[in-house]
Amino acid sequence: MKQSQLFTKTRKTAPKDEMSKNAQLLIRAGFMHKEMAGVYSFLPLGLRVLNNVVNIIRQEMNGIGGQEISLASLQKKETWEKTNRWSDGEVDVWFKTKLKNQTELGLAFTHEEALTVLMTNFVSSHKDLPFSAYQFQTKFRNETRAKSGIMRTREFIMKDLYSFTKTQEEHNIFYEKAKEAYEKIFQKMNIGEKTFVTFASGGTFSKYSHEFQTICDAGEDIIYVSKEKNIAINQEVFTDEVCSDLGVDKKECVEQKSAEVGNIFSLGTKFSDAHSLTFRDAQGKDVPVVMGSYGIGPARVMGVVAELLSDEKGLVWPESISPFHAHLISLKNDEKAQEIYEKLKKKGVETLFDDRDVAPGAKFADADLIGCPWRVVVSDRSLEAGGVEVKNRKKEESEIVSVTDLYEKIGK
RNA sequence: CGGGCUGUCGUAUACCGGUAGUACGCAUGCUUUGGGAGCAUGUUGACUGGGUUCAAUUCCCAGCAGCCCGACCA
Repeated sequence: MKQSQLFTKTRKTAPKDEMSKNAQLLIRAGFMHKEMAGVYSFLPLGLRVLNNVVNIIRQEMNGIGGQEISLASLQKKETWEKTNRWSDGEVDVWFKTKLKNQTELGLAFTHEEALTVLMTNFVSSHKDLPFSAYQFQTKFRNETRAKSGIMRTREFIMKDLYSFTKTQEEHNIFYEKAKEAYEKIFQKMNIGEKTFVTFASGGTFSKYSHEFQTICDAGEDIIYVSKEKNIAINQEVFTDEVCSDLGVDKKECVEQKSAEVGNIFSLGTKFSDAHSLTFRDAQGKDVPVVMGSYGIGPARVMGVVAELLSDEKGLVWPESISPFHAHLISLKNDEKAQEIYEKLKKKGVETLFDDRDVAPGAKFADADLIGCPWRVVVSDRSLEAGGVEVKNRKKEESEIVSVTDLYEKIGK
């Protein structure tokens, strides 16, 4: 894309109503716009990153057999009453609304109920199981306090996958597969080394749930990391009993501030019991379906990446989710640059082409702020030296590469 | 939801009980082009409501909004 046609502009100064690094950088660089506290709109660059995150997750969800769907946000009261989650006393994040005829509706903050009810239409035999379904869908949560920029918002897209299995054993097998898929997802976005499978409080049907916690100062959780076991324990369950249960030495664990980037949860038959989601087993008996739920907030992950992988000049995207692979900068050599731009496009290299008539310094500063992995400068100086100047966003030094070798150098 | 802080051009800020200034941006022109260019001209502003006062953007109160801390958080 030509930068001259990009409607967003960068800003030199951070907005004064944002303290968090992720929001400051993402707004300065023109990735998103703040509508109000805890509500952000995504602009072209930001949406490209978000979509890249979504696609990585989608690939892994498909990899474990997830079938993509999209459920409605508007949900009826009766569905939630069966699991006692309609009352504001029980759930304090509700956004509720009404039809013209005064019928009450809720804007879904999660979809266990809706999907369980839906599945009663399709699950009847043991032959129908197991399977899983997932979506990327807007969730509404009336948080008492939105905070940390994009990391805790009132409206956000969530990837939520739900598994439906015949037995607890069958559930456990899927649960482990989901856990592995999650690990791959965070590795692909270059936050794998700082992300730990974290034991957290379970629920009625399992002793623990697993959170994926990324060490990050902007996070809201406190975890205790066991380097030896490569796991962590959430502060809420960090007791002697749990430590011995998991075989970790409590004294060796290191306290860290962290952000929850994902969680996986065994639901047992809580929802299938409430909504009569059963199947007929081989003996002709009706048995409740065993369920699990698995969430990731793509925008929060994007925020964590912005927090962790940025530097004083701006964002530093991993190649896997960068809005563009290359940032091509023309310094008064538009014709040659245009030629290279076309060549890169033909090769399938996603390129942001800075064809604007602005000072070189401004172009460099914008390239650093936007944070694409490869910067390619075309100028008299570079052409005299034999080609274009290539610089990786993570490195200080640059090198001259001939136009013919450019794809070799930066191609994926 | 409790506590604290803050609301000034599009953005970031300054000053002030009496004429609101600067920088960036934006517009026009000329010059300029390897780290956010220069000159000139122009452009735009006191959250809302009430109170005190001769006079309020400034002081007081309320509302609204934003941020931070805490509580809450499948």
